[in-house]
Amino acid sequence: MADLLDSAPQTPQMRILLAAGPIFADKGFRDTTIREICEAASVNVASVNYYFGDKQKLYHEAVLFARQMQAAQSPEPSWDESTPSADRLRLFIAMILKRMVVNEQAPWQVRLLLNEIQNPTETCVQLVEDYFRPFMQSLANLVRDIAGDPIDPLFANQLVLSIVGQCMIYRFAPQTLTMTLGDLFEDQDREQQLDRLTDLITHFSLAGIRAAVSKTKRQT
Amino acid sequence: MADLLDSAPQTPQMRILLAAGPIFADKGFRDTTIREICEAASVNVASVNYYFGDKQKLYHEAVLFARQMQAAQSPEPSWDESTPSADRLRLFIAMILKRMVVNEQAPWQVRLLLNEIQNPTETCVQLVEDYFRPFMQSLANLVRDIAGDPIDPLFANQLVLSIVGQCMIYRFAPQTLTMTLGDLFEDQDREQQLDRLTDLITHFSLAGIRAAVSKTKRQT
DNA sequence: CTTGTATTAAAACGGTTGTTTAATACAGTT
DNA sequence: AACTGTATTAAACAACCGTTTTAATACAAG
Repeated sequence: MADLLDSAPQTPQMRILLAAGPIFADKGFRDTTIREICEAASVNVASVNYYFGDKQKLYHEAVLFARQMQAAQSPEPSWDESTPSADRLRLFIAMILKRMVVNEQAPWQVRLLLNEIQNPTETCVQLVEDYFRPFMQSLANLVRDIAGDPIDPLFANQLVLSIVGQCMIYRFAPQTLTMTLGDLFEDQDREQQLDRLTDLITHFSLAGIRAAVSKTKRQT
Repeated sequence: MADLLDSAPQTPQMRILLAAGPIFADKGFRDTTIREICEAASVNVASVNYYFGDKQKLYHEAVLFARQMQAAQSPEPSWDESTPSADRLRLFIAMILKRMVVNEQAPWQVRLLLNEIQNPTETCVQLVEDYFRPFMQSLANLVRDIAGDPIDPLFANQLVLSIVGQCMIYRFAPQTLTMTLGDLFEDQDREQQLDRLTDLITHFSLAGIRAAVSKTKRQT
């Protein structure tokens, strides 16, 4: 799928784009030099400005390209009408964790996107509209489904954040996390480890949602 | 307490330190220029190298200084023997949320520390040993207490991360979060909003821990 | 008043950055 | 074969960075 792109990076523009992505992901926008990218892409220093205008526009294109590749590689989960809410939640959590690839070096596409949302540029508004907002929406609907009774939008969003937070914490400060707790998931195969963590967060969240909902219902 | 420091920033070193903190917190290490700091501190450009050696050492001192101020301003929660585990958990969560100051611009000390743990330098090992590791330890003990039965260390750490993650998600990508969901906590006073969120995460976590523990017990 | 030392100030240095220029190579068209 | 527009290159540019140098100044000790 993306192999087509990898096997045919003939045009200088594509070579630059493919070289820029990982470097931007590793070092951020400011610490990345055009010369570095051009060397990796085997093109002249002037090529970036020739094809992309300036460094900022190249970064913009690289982020959008990363999003495009990531969307193609791990699509949103799908289910039929009969799938229970609990199973749908598990599919969601599995997808988030899989995209973030716990403890292993995440692919540059993911790292670049995380970098962008933590230091947002103008590029981020496009990501929010095409990606994050719909994602949060469907998760909120799922939470509403699990909660049963109709709940306050703010409340639903907070529950969604509680779920997402449990996943994202593993990518919040990966190096510091490893420094603090050592290598989580060091032995055994990652596949099974990820499965267990998915189970943990799913059950944790299901119980959490129900407890929080019944608690607030009792208060009102 | 820290007012003593604020009211007496006479020495150039302290003026530089107090000027550097917020700037480093706002723009990160690389995007901050020595000239900028010196202008804010009303000292000559050469002063940073004269008093601190180089830019990196100044950054190091600024981070440690921020940690020192933050520790003095919001100390760890304390309780007596009779405090139930659930209440202790609530105190912990309240402290984390208070330190992160949901949705409001966090103080520069917090932003600088978050910046350091997300882009760790050598300074971070000191923060981990003096701060994060003990913090995670006591939270793990608390989780063990709530779980009742003895549990696997890895499992305990994952439960701790599920709790912490629910809090940190609000600081993971604050601007993008606001772009996606709008201003959470826009009306009403923040004090009460923080209280409600603390309650939510506490009940969510308590139920989550118990559900996850009983689930894994059932599996073994 | 002189000496010695610590501080401040201005200026410059060497290096790197993003970007531009100008020359060259080359394909396609007439 | 001459022309035209695009692609590619080497070189240079101007700006800014962290750091150093050098000199002027302040000031306490003798």
